[in-house]
Amino acid sequence: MPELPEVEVTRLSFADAIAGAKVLSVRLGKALRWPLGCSVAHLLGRTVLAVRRRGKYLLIDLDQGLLLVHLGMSGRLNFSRHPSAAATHDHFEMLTSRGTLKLYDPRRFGAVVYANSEEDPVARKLLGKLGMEPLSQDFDLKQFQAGLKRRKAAIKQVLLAGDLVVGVGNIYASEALFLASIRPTLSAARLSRARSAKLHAAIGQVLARAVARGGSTLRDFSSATGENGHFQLEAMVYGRPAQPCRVCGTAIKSVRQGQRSTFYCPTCQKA
DNA sequence: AAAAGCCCCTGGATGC
DNA sequence: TGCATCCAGGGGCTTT
Repeated sequence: MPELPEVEVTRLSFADAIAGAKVLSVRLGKALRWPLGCSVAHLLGRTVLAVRRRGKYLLIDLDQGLLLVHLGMSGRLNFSRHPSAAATHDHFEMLTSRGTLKLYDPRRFGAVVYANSEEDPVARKLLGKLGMEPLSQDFDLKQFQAGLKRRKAAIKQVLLAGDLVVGVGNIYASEALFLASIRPTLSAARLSRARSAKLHAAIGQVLARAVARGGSTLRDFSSATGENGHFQLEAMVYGRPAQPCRVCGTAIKSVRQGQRSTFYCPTCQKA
């Protein structure tokens, strides 16, 4: 479900409200992708300092250690003073002095992992190979171009891989490539300087726009306060196979790349 | 080093 | 109505 915009929207929706909260109790449901990595007792009495984001991970800083939260494909966080009773797929529930944080995740590809610090091997394994943050100053054009030059794989898959730039998932990869008029199947290394610069800009543009629109709610995404996103209404190609391109009217094509669907306009994205 | 495939898991949509 | 099949916002791990 969640790409950078959905994760960031989630973060923004509860970061201030949970800051300063004391952890009162923690309940675990069925196993998520990885074990929590510490005892529940270790979390009790901790204070939540802040909530940050790195790629598609949320980092919940505690006065001692931090929790790495990933939403996987179907995860949603909810933070509420008066939470409803635990639902079938609530697999992590943390009661605090400011409210209850729940991770609802039917497919259980998500995770909540404790680490002593970001330098902890547990954290390094998950965060260590992540690429540049596309919405920060750190998203350097030269580095982006140099990274593309050494990859012969299809540009769409290089974007998804996350080791060059983070946070771009299946929706926004297709959307950014449309904005930049680049065919998703083109080898990354074959992009000209001008076109990779255009893509660099398009990535920042589409992600920022999606955050502003509250993310994309395709079936069930909502922020930690239950708000739906609206970016899906302005998607140019994602999820629109055989429908007319909003620019030129050509039927949008759908292809398979690395067992994921890719959408593009064969006219606007000639190569 | 980079690329391609394989999984993990549940549920909704579609087709017979 | 029932059942089989396919598909879904991710990404770590293993194999080429």
